[in-house]
Amino acid sequence: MGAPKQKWTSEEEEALRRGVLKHGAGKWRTIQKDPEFSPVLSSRSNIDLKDKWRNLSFSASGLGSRDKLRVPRPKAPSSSPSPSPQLLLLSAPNNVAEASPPEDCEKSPQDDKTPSPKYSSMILEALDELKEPNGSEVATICNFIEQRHEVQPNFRRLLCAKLRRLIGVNKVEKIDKSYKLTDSYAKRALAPMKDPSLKKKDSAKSSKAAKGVGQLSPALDAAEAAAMKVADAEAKSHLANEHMMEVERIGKMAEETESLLELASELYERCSRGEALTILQVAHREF
DNA sequence: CTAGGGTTAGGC
DNA sequence: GCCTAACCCTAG
Repeated sequence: MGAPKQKWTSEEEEALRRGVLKHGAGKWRTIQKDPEFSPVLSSRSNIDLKDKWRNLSFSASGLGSRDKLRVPRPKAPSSSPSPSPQLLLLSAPNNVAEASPPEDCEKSPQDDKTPSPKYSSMILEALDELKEPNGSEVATICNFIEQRHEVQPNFRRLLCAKLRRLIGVNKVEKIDKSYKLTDSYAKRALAPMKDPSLKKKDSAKSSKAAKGVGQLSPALDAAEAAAMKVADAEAKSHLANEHMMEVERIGKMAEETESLLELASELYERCSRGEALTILQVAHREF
């Protein structure tokens, strides 16, 4: 037990960033062997680099809360070594994502639902609604939650950690690769019509099938049906509303993307003309 | 060799 | 108690 955890030094982190800029993300072995970085990264394996980069990328978008400055992954690095990007080196040893320019501050914080880390309840809700007898896979749960809530890009990973926690407290059980609510927790939490232990007079809505069908007066029956329809309509309108908001949100994203594209073109043009720009100028649009 | 899921230690 | 960062394992 000599080295329980080896925290990354800023030099190592820096070398990694530069390595990624130079070789591209995914070329971990190459970066690790590059004579430029190998002295610094000698104690790190290529896997370490990968893991660290994963953390860096995620936390950059998660904690920044502003637009993420994720380093773009070069999709086709082989043929087209783009001329200018070196000028944008975000490798300054000091903070990079720290510069908070007075730009749009009211765009992204579109808290639709629950941006707060109440992931546990979201997961429980998902498992509850999915009701898959054999459990739900992580991907399924992830999709489900993403549809109802805004989640951060690293949500999937958080989800795994979270699921483990829930297993630890016996709220969730793992079946092969899938997860589901434990029986005990499901009963306690949703105490629905199927639970025999509590025979409370269920609300009019759900008791239809379970209760004696022949007993109720036709009027009550009709009222019941009407109530259900109202509830249904309400649910649908709620859904529609949600979709509207989603559309709106996507629209805003498109807007942002467009302006970013504009910015990029501008930068590219300037840089190809030989103008040198500092990251600070870029951040403040002073160019 | 890389990507991604999973595990665990440490910090708040 | 929860979250994150570092570490581990394995499929492709």
